[in-house]
Amino acid sequence: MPDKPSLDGIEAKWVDVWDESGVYHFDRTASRPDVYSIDTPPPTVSGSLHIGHVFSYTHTDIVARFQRMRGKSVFYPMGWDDNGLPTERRVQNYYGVRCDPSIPYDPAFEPPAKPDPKRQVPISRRNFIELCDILTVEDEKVFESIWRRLGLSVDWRHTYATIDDNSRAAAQRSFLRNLARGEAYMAEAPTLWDVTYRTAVAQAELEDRERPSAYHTLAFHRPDGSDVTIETTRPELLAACVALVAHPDDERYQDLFGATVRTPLFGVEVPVKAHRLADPDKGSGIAMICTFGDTTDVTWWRELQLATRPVIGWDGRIVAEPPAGVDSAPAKEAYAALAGATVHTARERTVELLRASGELLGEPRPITHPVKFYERGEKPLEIVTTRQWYIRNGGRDTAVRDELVQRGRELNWRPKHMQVRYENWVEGLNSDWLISRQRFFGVPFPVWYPLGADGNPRYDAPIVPEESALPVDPGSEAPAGYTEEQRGAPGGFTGDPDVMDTWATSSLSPQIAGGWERDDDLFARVFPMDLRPQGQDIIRTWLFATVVRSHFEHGSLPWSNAAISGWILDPDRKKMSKSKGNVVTPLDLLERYSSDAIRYWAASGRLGTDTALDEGQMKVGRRLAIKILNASKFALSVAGEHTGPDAAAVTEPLDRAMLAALADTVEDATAAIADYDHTRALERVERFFWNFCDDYLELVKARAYEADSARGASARTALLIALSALHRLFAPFLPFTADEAWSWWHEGSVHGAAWPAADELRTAAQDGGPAVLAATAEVLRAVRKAKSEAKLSMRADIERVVVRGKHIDDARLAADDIAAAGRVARLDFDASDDADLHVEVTLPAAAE
RNA sequence: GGGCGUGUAGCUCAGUUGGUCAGAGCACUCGGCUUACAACCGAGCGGUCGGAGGUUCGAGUCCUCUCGCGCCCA
Repeated sequence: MPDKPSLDGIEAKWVDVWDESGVYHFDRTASRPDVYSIDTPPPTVSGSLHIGHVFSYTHTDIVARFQRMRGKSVFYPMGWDDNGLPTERRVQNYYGVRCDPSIPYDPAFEPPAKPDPKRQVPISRRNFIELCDILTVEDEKVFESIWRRLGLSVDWRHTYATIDDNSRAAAQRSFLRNLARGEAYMAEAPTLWDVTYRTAVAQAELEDRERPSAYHTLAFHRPDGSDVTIETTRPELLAACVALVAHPDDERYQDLFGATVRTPLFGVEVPVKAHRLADPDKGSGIAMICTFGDTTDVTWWRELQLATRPVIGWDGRIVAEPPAGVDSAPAKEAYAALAGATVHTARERTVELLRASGELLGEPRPITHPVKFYERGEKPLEIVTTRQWYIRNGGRDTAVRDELVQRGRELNWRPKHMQVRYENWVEGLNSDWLISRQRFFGVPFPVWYPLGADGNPRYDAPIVPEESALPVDPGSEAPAGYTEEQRGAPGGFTGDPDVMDTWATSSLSPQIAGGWERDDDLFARVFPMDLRPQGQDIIRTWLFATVVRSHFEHGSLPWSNAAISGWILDPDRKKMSKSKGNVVTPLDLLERYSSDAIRYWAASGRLGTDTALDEGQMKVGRRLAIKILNASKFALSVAGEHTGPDAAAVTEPLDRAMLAALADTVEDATAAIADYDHTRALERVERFFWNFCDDYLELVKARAYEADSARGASARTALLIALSALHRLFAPFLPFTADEAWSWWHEGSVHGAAWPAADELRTAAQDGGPAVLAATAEVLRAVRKAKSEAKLSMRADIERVVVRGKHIDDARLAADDIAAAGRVARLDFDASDDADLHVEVTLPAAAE
């Protein structure tokens, strides 16, 4: 026990001790009922770790430590999400390279010595992936060291990365099973498309952003030579127009339904259709349908069975060849002016052409409206018809949707209201889950296609590998029955060029971490898991996708509880995010206040509730940690360091009262933390502890020094019993401080000790109730107040104190302790007064 | 526009089924070097619980409307 307890260096010391002792190791001999398993969120290692991570991961660690002390074998793995676009972007910027799949592999490649992100060196796909692998390993080391310093009680023998062999095999295996059962399918269909990254994106990755635009009024021509006018924000898609549409009840257009009109500039004959989604109040009430301007166009195109005239290519530019129907010489001339242009330029040129032809009525009228973006993208999404892989998710199938809604209802949500967000999302789905991405650093689809004699792929007859061969890379491995020489040759094969969306892998995190189809014994002990902790922003993605995969593969939920953390707001209550530039990195705070202080702040934020970054709370946490060390040192120096005090020695009513109050605290805290209310648990423990220090320790100080009396032994024993429980109660919240203080008088870690039992404390308290302590503390407070108002030292002697009232008996039981703590010469009790409790203090004459 | 959450002391937040629930900490003021802790201790100041109605013997608490803020969806 040090002379001067301190938090300095406490993290480094205990991180090493815990690592060597293996106190956080999962005991895989435990059977499922004795296991508590956690589906830890794999952080995106290519991003920086910020204080929000520390916040939510601390919540999970509190639960893990509590369950461990409660006797569970805790399965607490850590994953790294390194698969996907964020890593590609980081590698591009870090090394100054970009992936060009057409370039052959260069085994001797060295990244540029002076990377220039603006002049990226094109490299082969394999070289690019090698760089991704190198950099993610480095990033993961940084994350791990911060997690250890924060005190996460992760079992570091159980880690995974979403791009490692096990993850790729699991993602491919699950996909093949989805495919075999008909839950995964390929389709060529209009797809939301990011033109910058040149990849398809899923509904869950969309976000609306307000963008300036303009309404353009265009004249279409009726057969009789008169005009019908429509309004559009996308005149550049005029060549892609396939119909006009108005609401079936709209009186203005009844005579046009079934007729055709000619488009401006291109003179294409298009039908006029009726559809309920046309809004009569918007513009002229009649709109042009293009293939494709937005998702409503897709709905119309599908339901009205319209022609297809695509004009936007994968690169976001107008394609070279005009679509079918743009046949006349003037039409081709107009189209040629647009071909190859970006959407932006094509719009300007179209407006010029329309103005020249007189088919633009009036001037464009500027507006602001929401436009769909890929959440990581910088340009508006286009809709391009492409061949993609999908997994059913209820978006086009009400039976599946109902099942998934039902799964959401089976889950124990903390807080409860988060379930609504899940349900709203599932019920609002309008398409299946698009999982293929035209990118590089991801899990490849384990699929090849035979090539016909004409060299074209037979998409209807995909070749799949045996599960035992996984993971496979169809881009470098040949399917069974073929040789590598047959790649790309007529009669040979070709590998599917796409990779899976990151969520298609991370949605299998319980299976990956739990050893699904790799370690059946482990999997049986941990799955379905107990807890999924995560942020509220990814309910629609990670949480939902994980439910979908488990529902199809296992017919069950992947976990029984979901703990949803809130946001971290900056001190001005703005959401912390990279784009706002108000992100705070944790290392500086961890160093300034100590890890336990940061954990204290995090623990004071409830699940699902946004919490402000509050250094004041960190200071409070630091103060609490230091106080625990000092109080422990004092109690142990007075009481001796006996780890197994004899509860029968607690004979004094005040001591029994304190233990009874502690038993209540344990009961409350246990119930709260078991119900994922760590905030309440901490508050209870903390409140007891401060009262313990301010009142009880002061009251028994003198008595505890009495070496040979039963009264002294009672105090010393009670101190040790309370201290032991307090160290254990604080252990989940302040693991460094708790283990430090615990180590002064115990072998082994507090984190391997049993969670305190209220029953044992009640047994020690015997007939005692908390009232004696409460009444005693009240008298002491009155004495202190009198001294304070007289501007006296707390050590000043008091001549006389009279305690009056009906309820003096409780306080009278600790009369000697009150007199000693208050330095009261004469302490009298008078039961004649009707008040509950009333204290009269007579100060020493010198002070009057 | 729809959904969810949230407004309590200058700040950060507790306030379980309506009945000592108007609280805690920080900040501030005053006092105290007290043998665990001055990085400490003691005391004090401070709010018509966002607003307006309603139910009730009684409303931060329940209902309705309304205002502010945050997030999600359209």
